[in-house]
Amino acid sequence: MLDIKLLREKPDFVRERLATRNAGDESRVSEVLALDEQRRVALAEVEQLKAKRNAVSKEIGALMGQKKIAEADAKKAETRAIGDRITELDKIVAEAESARDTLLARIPNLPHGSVALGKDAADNPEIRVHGSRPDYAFKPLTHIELAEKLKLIDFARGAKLSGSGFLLYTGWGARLERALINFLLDLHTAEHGYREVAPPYIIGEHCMFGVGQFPKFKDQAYAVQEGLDGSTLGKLYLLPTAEAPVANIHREEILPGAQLPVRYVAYSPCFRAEAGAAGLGTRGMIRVHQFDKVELIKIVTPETGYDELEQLVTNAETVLKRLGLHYRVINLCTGDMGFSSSKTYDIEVWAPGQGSYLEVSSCSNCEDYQARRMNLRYKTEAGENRFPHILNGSGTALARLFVALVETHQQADGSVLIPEALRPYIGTDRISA
RNA sequence: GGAGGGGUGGCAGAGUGGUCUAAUGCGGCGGUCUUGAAAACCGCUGUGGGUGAAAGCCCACCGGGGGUUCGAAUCCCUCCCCCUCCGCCA
Repeated sequence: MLDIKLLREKPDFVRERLATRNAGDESRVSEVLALDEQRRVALAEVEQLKAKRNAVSKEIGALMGQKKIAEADAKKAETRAIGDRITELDKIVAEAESARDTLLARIPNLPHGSVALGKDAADNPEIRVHGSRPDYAFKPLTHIELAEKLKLIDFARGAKLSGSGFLLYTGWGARLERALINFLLDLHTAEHGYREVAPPYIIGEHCMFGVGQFPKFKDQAYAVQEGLDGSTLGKLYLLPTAEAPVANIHREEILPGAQLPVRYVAYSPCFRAEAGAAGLGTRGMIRVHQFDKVELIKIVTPETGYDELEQLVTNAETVLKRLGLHYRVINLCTGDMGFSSSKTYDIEVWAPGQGSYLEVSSCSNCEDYQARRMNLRYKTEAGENRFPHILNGSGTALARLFVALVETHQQADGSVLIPEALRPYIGTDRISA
């Protein structure tokens, strides 16, 4: 949520920044300000009336105490009209405020000044590249072929259980998935200073609102209800990312400034309806309804927000380096950025069998946009309450990491060599048929 | 699923229609005293909003929302959450 005060004070700046997203949201600024003005006009009047009513009520109390009933009754009659007007104005204020906030909740965050201007993914600048595309003396297989030959994933039976877009990991495949999760959690807790948390996988609507998933992307979530009781529908959702519960851990709190920075790492499965998404229904692991992810979340002071973002990306990159994978880091341009983000780096890992890069991590600084939505603040040394910056990043997403790993480390004989760092976790140096 | 109890400031805890401007205690901050500290004493100590250059003034908030009333922490309705016991259950 943007700061209403920023809209009042610098509407042109807000319009200019929103316009860089190419989504047309800048036209909403005037609507929001009109409602805000309506609210304040009515509020000024109603508060004045309330002050008067409070004074008169106190007088009535005093008169009652002195048994001057007739005088008290006269005052009561006089005040009744004020009460009616207050009821009216209260309603106007509440409606204007609700309309204003509904609009405001649908306006995305402002891109940071350092973000490249651009229209879509084609305009995303490449920041750096690690390694290079490996050469193979043979034609590299796709992860689908490898997964079937090595019996890592049973695509047909996964679909039999839950439909297209759901995976059944089997044997070494299941073991590899579990090894990756443990490797990532250990890496980020032991070497990068994150605190491990394990959140609920079913979360309240307010968590989804807090991180900016709702109201705009409601159609992308799986809603759950209790049994067949439709009245419970709309309260709880399957998490689309651990960001949703973990970023909300401290919602509606005022953290002592000394407690920052807070750094959390969490493993969770992620559930996405992917309604209308390209690539859905394509065989394989690239786009599925359920995948595992290890997520990194930071709550930090605004002064350190962007340094922390750089560190966060580095932390995610370490995963790929340790696994011997070639990747590149790109910076999402203004037109390609997510709703809540001010600045986002994506990490794309090379998948030889696909012959393309796969997005395995998205690291964002949402500045105070989410903190404001969830009313999370921290107290400065001066005793002032401020909204912290909230950052999130995948560290990393698994199904695609799995793809890159098996495709990259496949051997001429059809086996997959396990990178050194992962061997203690999986308990083998090679997966063969 | 059934029965019962509860939700008040950082914490504990009073308050059941009118100086509640929420008692009191603890904790915290500042001060007096002291060589220093403790004790004692004094003062301050929540959140958001409106207005204003500022100081200030005003409004709202006792789990959320709504209602009754001139006036609600207090009465009524409704929802949420927590606790205890019973049943079922990994």
